[in-house]
Amino acid sequence: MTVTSQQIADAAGVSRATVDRALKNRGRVKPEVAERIKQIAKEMGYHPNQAARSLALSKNPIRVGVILSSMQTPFMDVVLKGVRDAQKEVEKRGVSVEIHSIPGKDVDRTIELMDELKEKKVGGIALVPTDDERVREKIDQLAEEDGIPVVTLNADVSKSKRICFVGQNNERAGETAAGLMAECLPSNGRICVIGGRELNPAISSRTDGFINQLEKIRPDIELLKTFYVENENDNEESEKIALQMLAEYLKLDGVYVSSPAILGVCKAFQKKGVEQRIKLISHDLLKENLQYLEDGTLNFLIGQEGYMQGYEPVMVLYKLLVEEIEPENTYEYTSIIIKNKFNI
Amino acid sequence: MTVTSQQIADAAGVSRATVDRALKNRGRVKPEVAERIKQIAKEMGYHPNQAARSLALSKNPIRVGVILSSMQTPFMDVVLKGVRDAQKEVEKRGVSVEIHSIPGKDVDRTIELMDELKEKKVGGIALVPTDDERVREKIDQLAEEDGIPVVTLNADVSKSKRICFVGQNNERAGETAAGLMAECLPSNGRICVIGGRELNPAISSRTDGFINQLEKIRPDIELLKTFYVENENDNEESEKIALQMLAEYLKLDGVYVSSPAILGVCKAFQKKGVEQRIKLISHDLLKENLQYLEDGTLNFLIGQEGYMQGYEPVMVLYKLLVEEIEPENTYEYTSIIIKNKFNI
DNA sequence: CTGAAAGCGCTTACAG
DNA sequence: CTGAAAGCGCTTACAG
Repeated sequence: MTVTSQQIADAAGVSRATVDRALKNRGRVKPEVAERIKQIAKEMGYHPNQAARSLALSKNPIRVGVILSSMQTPFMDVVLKGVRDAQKEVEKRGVSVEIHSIPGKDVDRTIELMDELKEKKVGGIALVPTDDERVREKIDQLAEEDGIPVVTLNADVSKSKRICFVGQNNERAGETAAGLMAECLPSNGRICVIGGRELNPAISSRTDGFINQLEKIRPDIELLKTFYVENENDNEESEKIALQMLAEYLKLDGVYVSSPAILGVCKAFQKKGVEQRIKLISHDLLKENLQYLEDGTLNFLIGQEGYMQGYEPVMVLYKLLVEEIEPENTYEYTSIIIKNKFNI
Repeated sequence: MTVTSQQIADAAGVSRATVDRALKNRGRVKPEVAERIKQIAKEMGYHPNQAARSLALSKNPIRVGVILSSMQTPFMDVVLKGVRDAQKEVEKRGVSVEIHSIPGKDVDRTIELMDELKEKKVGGIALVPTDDERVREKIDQLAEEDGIPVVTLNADVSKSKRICFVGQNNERAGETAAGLMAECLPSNGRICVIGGRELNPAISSRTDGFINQLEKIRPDIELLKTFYVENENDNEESEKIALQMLAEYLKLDGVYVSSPAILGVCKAFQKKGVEQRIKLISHDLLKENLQYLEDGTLNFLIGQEGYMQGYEPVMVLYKLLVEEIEPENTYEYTSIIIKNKFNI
């Protein structure tokens, strides 16, 4: 039999209300009594029944706000799916989730939505942020003045007071790609890299992680050129760049694509019939990408668990707000998934 | 606002008790009325509040039994951790979990424990089974006569009426290893395989998957020999075998170890100083194994999510017994995780 | 076949 | 500083 708050109350010779106040440090209990109650609870191994707690809490329902940006990219669809599933999960327990999405990045709109959610008295916010000074300030303001915890997901806001970040360690993901490339290439192999815009922090972390690590573990390999794109999600552009690359460098052994526009590169490889000869490694386990893994054009894909990036932040807030369990780490890195054609 | 059973009752002009009976098909409701109630519930989008349900159910607490065999192997410790965490999770919601462990495989003891749990009126059982006719019969008997659902984990019982299996697709895991080996090896490379006992079904599935797939995708590669061991968990034996192998085959390019005794092989590689030259791929993300991945002796490790194999079955039973949600698939294969030294 | 009522373990105004 | 009591949404004997 698991122990209840009534049992604690009986043992301490007080009422359940007092036990609750003592255990939750809500004040209005004589300090000695509070101490004794805590002691007894500990000894008896008391863990509040979450079902009962949820039910009681549902009188003043807790709400959680989610703000997703860069919508309408295939990757964000996966994140959204994770958010939706978490929403179902917590709504069964009486917590409601309100989802807002912003097409592209938009600092003004982000801040506007954060203010709206604050007015609506949400208990916490999960957010795909832009790494911007004003967003940082707003997060800190919510955290400090309004006591509204913010979880960043997919991208982080450096030095902000967000309670935790859920997403990939991009540099590490690039290093993982380097480790795979290192196993694939013959000695003195030659490679190229196709990156994103030079300024995109997530993608350039991948690129840097890849280049630096490969240099370290396989100094014999020659990096011929790193290409940058204008629009990271434009597969027509990436195809053009890849075709140009293949024309220019005839003796390529491997290509690493850190940009999301991998589909264009795959098409270029197939057009030129080099998919068997040149090792190709990239990111994101999207359906169309997986087809190229299946058919052998891509040798490896690295996944970042987009689903978890949506699911976890909502659950982190649920645990914090309902079960009063703080997240264990301020960084919750999602696993770096390696896929070849057999473990899809 | 989420809709409650009272709202359904009001809309249908009946009491909550009747709504409950109708929705749960418990009978004792006039069929027409039941039909109408279901209709209304659907229209209004009714989803029972799980917190309230759990709380009400806690009057007659649901209990779940877990039977783990092959205990005292490092892998099973990970599984046990998963079970324990799931136990904490569901006990917070009023379901108790009773864990039994069997050292090694022991059909008699397994069946004895299953009977004990049945006497104790558990709501469901999660089980690491031996693939044995008598275990199969007992599972079927529990399922059919006693209405006690059984989830198999880690190993399956072929053709039994277990409600679902949580574990790895071993053949697929072997194929994944083959895919990795294929990327690593030069043309006309030479390899050996170190397997388990010839009769162990899980390990020979891995071995077969590896050998067959490698033959298919890299017919140029020569498989010199497959070694079998007496005791799969004995690292001294595997070290001896590996040393013998290295003495016999001087021009090896790769070794695949499907047996759990990978540590002995790593030691042999280091003794002979071949860890840089010969690609080595094996299974299971145990702490000691990961050290050899870190230091480069192992090129890849393939994980089978032991933690999930413990966690999921308990949750599957919780969902089934409390939330009345059937598992979606009868096979819940855990992900085949590929690790190199950078995504540990 | 149907409903009124008690109870699950917590939280939270409210009264003192 | 403390307690009695209502209420969260469900399930389940029990009475009819």
